[in-house]
Amino acid sequence: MARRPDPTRTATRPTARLSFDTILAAAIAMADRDGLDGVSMRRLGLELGVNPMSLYHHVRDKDALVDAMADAVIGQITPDPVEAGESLPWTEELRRLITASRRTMIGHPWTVKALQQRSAASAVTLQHIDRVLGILRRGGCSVTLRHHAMHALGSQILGYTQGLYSDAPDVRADPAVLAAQFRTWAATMPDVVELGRAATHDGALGGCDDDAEFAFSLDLVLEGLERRRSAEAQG
Amino acid sequence: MARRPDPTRTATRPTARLSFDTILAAAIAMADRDGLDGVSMRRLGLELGVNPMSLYHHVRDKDALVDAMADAVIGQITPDPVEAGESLPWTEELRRLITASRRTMIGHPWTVKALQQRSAASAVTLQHIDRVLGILRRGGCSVTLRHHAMHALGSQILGYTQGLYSDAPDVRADPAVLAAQFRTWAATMPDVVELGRAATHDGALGGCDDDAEFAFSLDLVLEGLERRRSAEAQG
DNA sequence: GGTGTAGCCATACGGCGTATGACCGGACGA
DNA sequence: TCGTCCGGTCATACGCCGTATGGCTACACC
Repeated sequence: MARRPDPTRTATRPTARLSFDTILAAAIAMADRDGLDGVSMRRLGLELGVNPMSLYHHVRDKDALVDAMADAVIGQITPDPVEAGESLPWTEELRRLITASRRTMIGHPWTVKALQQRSAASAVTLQHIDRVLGILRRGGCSVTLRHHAMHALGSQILGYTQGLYSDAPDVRADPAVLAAQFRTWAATMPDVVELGRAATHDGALGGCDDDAEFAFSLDLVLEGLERRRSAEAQG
Repeated sequence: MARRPDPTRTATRPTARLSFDTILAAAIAMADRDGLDGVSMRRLGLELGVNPMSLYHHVRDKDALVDAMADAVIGQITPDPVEAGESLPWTEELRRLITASRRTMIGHPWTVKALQQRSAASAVTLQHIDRVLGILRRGGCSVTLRHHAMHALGSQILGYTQGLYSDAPDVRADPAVLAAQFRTWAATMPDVVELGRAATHDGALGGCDDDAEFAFSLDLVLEGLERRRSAEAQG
């Protein structure tokens, strides 16, 4: 049996079974499935049928891998295209971009954590920010206002709001348990209980529409920025 | 030598060298010094001159310890007292509370991460939120608006803004290096560069005043909420 | 004085990231 | 055709981590 030339070999190397892209894809899939903490070099090697150490010939660090994962997600953010001849106010344009960010990141919830544990912003992230800044500039915001805007838009630019405290503790909980919980808390934190009841009962707000909440917050900020801009313009 | 009664013993037990409070204090000090990741049960035991496993007689989990650390910080948030006879608009009152949160948490920057990695909100956190909700209610916000406000205020309620992307990468960097960086990026991300230059040069914005940025963002949101409230009132 | 037990400790297990160095097999020049 | 080289893979090991398990000690109390 002659040695087969094996046409499936990589451009870089003959018998390369691994490549950066393979690893990256596997890591992203694993994070989607098991969360970011579920991704370890060892498990990754296992899944790829390869010794963990082999990964290090394609990836410098685990940190580098996580960075690349985040960049992959951010890089695939694409705002809805503007129709030909359509001209939007800058706030609308910004809303589209930011909404697109959110849409993308909802599919990979671990991205937030990945972004947080990285030391410096990557080129991909900065590119994204550049788009935001461009919209602000063309909208007529001064450099100073643009600077403020970046801080104010905060996490929204990257398409998420902190789920630090879901309105009520564990909306998924057994209603009976929840009711008991509320009764316990009624004395010490009446306002939390009232909000919790409103959000969980079939009351005014049926549950909690995350999209709507996100839109509300974004509106608030965009509206405020536009007001600052117009004040600036005629000041 | 008769056995000494040792009056320093804990109420709970005779020869207790450790206590939950001792451990908590040590953990907080260690986090302040080395960051949250620098806190491990083993290092904690080492620092307290005790076997790591001994800690588990006073703390259920490491998670439980981290939760307690976060609660300790949140619990010490105290807004500036209102002077006698002084009556503030609700937005001012809220600003004071939130500013106090920020002031407290700046001293323990690890609190953010600690809060994020906990599953459910603790009673202490909910208590803090209750104060916020109380201000909103007394200010005349409807339940629905209060709900929206909680989302919009987002991380600000707990006194921080995400440092996901500091305006420029590494403001601390060597100016020469930074300038080169900017030159490289000028083509692909002109707006980021412009902002970076403005922020680092002795230009319009000397550096980046975090307090001012925080105040700006908070203003934006409070202003928007008050507008919604008054619209609601006369709607 | 005997017993119960709170508090502390020693050991061990399974995980993690990764440094180090051996190995193997195709590519390529002689 | 052979020898050499080296990219890619693998085995082993180190030092961390959280914590399950179970033994030891010395005080409190009867």
